[in-house]
Amino acid sequence: MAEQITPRADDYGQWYQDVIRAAKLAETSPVRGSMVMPPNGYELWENMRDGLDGMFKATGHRNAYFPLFIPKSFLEKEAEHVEGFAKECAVVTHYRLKEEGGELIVDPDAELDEPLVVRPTSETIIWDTYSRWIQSWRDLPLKLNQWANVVRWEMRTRLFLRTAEFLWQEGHTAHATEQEAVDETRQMLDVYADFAQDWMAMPVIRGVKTASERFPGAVDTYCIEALMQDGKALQAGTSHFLGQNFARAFDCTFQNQDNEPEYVWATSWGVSTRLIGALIMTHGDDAGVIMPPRLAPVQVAIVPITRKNGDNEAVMDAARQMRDDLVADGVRVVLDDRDQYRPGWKFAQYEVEGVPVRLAVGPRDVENGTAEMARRDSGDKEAVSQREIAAHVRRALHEVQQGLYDRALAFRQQHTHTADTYDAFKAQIEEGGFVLMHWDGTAETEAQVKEETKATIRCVPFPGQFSGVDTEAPGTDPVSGAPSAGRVVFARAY
RNA sequence: CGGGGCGUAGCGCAGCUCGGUAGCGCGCCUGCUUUGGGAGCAGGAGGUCGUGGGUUCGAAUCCCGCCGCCCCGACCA
Repeated sequence: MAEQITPRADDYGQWYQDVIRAAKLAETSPVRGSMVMPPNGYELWENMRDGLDGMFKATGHRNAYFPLFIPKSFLEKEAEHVEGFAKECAVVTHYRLKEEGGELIVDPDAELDEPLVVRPTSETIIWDTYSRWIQSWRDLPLKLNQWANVVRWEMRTRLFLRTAEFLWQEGHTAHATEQEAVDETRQMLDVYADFAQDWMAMPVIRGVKTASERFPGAVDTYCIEALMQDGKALQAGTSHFLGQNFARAFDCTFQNQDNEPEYVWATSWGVSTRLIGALIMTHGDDAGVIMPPRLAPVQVAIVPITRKNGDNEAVMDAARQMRDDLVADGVRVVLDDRDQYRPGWKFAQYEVEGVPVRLAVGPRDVENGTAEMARRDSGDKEAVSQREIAAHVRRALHEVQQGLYDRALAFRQQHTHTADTYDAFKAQIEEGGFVLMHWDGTAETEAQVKEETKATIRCVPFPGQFSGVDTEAPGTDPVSGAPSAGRVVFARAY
């Protein structure tokens, strides 16, 4: 029997888990909060990684690798950074096990002189390194990225959205001037926003975090925020302007052109496997996940329909010819010739896994020189010519990519509202979605709203992102009655 | 850390109240018939019932301890 997927309307959280399991994107593992990623999930991540990596390189970054283990003392050097991460660090204190009474125990004689922290993020080890690499203004800018795993011992975990170990990239750059570092921070935020929109087909809001939501150790944290189908917001990527905080903590200076020592200006930015969770909750439906074609591990599945007494060779020949044509055209395609599953089973399974375009070819099609092409997003089917299959598939993939984006954008627009009174705000927050409301800029008001409504300020948005709403226009904070410089984006968030 | 739930075959579960030597569905293996939307029949393999102790002639079942996982909150990407 089929994998059961709970309808979204019944229980969105359960739907999310069901979809991940049924589409074989991830599984829980024996260790709390850590996940196994089967090929369906990992290939999706690989495609995200490749897309982003190309964009990083196009903006002048190079990849490097820094160690998993960080001396505990490094984490003590930046006060806010310690404060932010100390509570969720995995720590290695020993380097050997031994057998005692038939079981393995930690050898008490093998204690490390200094405990090692499993990186929750790599600012400290990287800035320790940078302090040795950077001597002169000629060494700047230094723009590196690393693809890595990090560990944060979270209290409560959720597949992809918050796992104890996750895969991510972290960019770390060093600059001679404040302006250059700020420009870098903003540029990388734009890279993330472009990636979300052009690759993931996921519209995002760009903005800056309030002080209370800022990255530990950052001067400013910029972010992209997406809206999930259940009306909750998800922080999908962050780009931090770190000022000279880490340079000071790790004594990283350079000599400027006037032969004077100066502290280096820094940025860091990252996105993680959380993006997979964002993708699932942006596009999925009650039948399963829907992969945006640009990222889909399998873009096209070809299902041959054979018959006991039919001319199966002709069907298979047609299927193989289409596969070859599509491969030649650079399409990621599988020809599913497994005979232990019937066509209906395969149709259902590819829908669960979110393959954007499906082709079916049977005896009738062979006669007509056609194939049945079905779109995952709309369910639309049409008969297309086998001979021009590559062109038809290209068009369909493009339409699915665009269709997913349009649908997600329309959803976000329908679930974005303004509120001018606190009561209206509370009602709107209960409905879900983004709520644009004036804010007096104080942490007190922000905390009060969070306490009373569970909504947080997702960001202070950049101008011009909401049609018909000028978020820059001054007004009055309806919560405190104090003057406000503009509207900010509130939502309940993951 | 608070609240709730659950550990029995690969997966999902029943059996436990009322102790008597373990069962169902899916999956898996073999064969035959099937194949244009999650096939049918027949046969078959597979389990120290999370773990340690206790009660008992006898424990998946009763009692005590421990471990783990999931969900909801607080905290966080």
